[in-house]
Amino acid sequence: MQLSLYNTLNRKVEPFIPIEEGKALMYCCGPTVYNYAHIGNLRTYLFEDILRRTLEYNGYDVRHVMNITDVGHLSDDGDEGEDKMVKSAREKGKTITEIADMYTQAFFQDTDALNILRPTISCKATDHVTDMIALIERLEAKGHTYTAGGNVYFSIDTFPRYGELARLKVEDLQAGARIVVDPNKRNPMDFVLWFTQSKFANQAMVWPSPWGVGYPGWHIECSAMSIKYLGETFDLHCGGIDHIPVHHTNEIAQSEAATGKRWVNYWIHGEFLINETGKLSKSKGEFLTLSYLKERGYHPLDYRYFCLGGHYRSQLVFSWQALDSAKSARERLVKQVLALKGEAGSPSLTLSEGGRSYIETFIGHLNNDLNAPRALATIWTLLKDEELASDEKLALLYEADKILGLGLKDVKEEIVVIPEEVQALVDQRLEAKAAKEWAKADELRVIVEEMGYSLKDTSEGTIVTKICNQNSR
RNA sequence: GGUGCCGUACCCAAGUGGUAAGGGACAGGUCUGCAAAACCUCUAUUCACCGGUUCGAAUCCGGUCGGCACCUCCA
Repeated sequence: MQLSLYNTLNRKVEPFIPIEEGKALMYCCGPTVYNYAHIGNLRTYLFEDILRRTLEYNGYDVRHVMNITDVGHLSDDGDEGEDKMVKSAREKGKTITEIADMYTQAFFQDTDALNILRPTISCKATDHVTDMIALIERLEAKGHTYTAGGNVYFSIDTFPRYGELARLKVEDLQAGARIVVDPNKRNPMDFVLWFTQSKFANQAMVWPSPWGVGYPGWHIECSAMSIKYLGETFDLHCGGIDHIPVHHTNEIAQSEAATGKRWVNYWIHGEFLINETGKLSKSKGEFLTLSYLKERGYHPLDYRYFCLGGHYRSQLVFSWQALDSAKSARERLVKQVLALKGEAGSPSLTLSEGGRSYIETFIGHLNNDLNAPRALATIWTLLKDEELASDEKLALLYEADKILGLGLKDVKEEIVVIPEEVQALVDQRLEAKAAKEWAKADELRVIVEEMGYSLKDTSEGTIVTKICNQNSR
């Protein structure tokens, strides 16, 4: 079945047709490494991972490039702000490089834990300043730039299609409604390609350039690096929905103005994770990181499962209750896999007609603009199908998990080391049970539970498991 | 002021013209000394509200109310 994706450029679901048959060239906007990623940021990488895995499942050789932004963004205080990297370094008493390395590492720790496949190429902005300068020079040579107040600006009036992606009507925008307009700009929508006039003192990260010592503007890195690694026209560009009006709009302007070619064929944007009060933010309310979720007793894949339950183009409402549901569902799924493994031993090597139809339905949903919730529902339906043998169910789950990425192939029974004193109590309880001293047996159960272990009496004997952290509010 | 999205059961959430997926929770049942687990069953005559188009609407059109995001670094 043909893979179709919603293309922001045309605002509709379109069949995916790559530039080169069998290949998919994909660029994803990566993190600014000045702080930990919050779970909303991670939702976007999760959706991109589903996209990548779906492309690969469809047989495409995916070249997946992601930038690591370690320079050049202002903090949220508008023009009075400070470079986020510099600020973070100052606050933590570290060098900028240390900060970048630390948060880059933390980022990949999170994405690894979520089973997000690493990009084919991840590239740091600071390693590509010469590429950015070269691109600005191309723009300059074609007359798309001007210098004012020491900075190099992109002139949007030289690019008639400006704002096409976001469907901006330039004349209707209230420039400066929320920030002070830079008086050097000819058009309020113009943006800086290269700064030499630092807006903040002691700018630590500067490079020599034809326009003077300075640092690159906020958008140029993505254009420079994507063109370098994917070419002047490539297939897919992904990111959060917030990037449409400014970041991606500006990227398109500078890239296409420089090359004179169509830059990206498919723009794929993920919606936000929100909570009951609206958008998640790094500055207000709880700063929800994956580590925090882990502290509260959730497995990283509980969060992956949670995100799979909503469509990537819809806002998803985060709540602890919703995450609890995902946790219960994922744990049940894991138990089912374990049970199937026990029954079947190994997955079936061939599929019946019925089995094949499930996998077709499954991939059909994903190929229809990544409908992961439907795909997931197919899994549950399949598990309930009495016509299917265990080994076939297992094979189907493994197959589906190539895209779902829930690590189903790797699940194992948890081996719990039981402390001697707990084991002694368990043994005492068994004796009590044998003697039908139920009151005593129940009393011992309570004691053991208070020590953090739960007991299950089965036909095979008593099973002792460690009680996980309680995580309801 | 501009742009876009959304309102589906107790909660999360699919479905965008053919008669309401899935998960969680709850309840009942089987099993069990009890409990837990597992499994089974049940939960929306109805999709914010009003009107229209249609043989047929949660889905399309118009209006009303409510919520959210973006236009500023942001996933």
